[in-house]
Amino acid sequence: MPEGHTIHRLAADYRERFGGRPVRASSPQGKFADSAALLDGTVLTTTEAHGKHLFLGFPGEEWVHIHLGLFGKVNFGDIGADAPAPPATDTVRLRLANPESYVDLRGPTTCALVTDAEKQAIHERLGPDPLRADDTPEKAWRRISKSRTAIAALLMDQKIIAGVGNVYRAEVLFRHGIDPYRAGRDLTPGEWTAIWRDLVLLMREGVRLNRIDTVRPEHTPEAMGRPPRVDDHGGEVYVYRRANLPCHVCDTEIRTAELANRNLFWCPTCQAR
DNA sequence: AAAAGATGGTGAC
DNA sequence: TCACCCTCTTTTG
Repeated sequence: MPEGHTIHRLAADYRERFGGRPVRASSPQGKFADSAALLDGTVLTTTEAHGKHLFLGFPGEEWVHIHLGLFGKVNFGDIGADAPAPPATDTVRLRLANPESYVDLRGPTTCALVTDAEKQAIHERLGPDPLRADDTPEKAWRRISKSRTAIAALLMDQKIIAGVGNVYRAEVLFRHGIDPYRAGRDLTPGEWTAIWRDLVLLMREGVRLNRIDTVRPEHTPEAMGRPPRVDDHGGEVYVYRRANLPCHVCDTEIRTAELANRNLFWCPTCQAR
């Protein structure tokens, strides 16, 4: 679930359901209980996302800083006159509720009350985010263009670019025909600009649909005259988790390898050196 | 029933 | 580079 598009979508959904009015806050699991008690009954004033970090704003410049990590999940639900919120299970770190909605947060890496200064420090250590309107590719390029590290690793480094995860990095490299092991400094400025612009489009679409779709119209099964396919994570992708399956474009077997403890996927033909 | 794996990140060596 | 944290689903035996 959680790459940057998920977090930006969550920011919008939290704001829409809970923004501008008092919320009930609780932590059935207990780890956030003291902070939830402080927030209970106060107004959720705003929400914000930067990369994979979510911030829920409360009065007094206090923020709930949430990072889902690999396993974190958020579940929204409706409350009706004859349909109360279901009892929270004991893994719910934070439940917010008002008369119409509830939302449960489970398994986050981070759920902590932070000051505005602490929030600023988090922004400062993150790179530009393709989903933040004021962010630009130049700041990332300054580091990428000097780095001997593989572009596939740089794309996952949140200090360099924020919000890209294992799916988007594999897919955007495929879409641009770039070998994942090419050093950052061997990319051309034009290649980097194209990657950034593509990430902006792909991730915006990810926010809108709440899933990752990366296959171009000309490569859909219908366009290629092949049987329909469904990837098991909901979206349509070229290479992510398709190890040893034929490339949608050229039929070469998709390769996989471990890179910095994560699974990398690519097509050795479409992404030749 | 148990194990493995997952769209992430940190801190210790 | 490795151990570890958090939860849930899927795969394996």
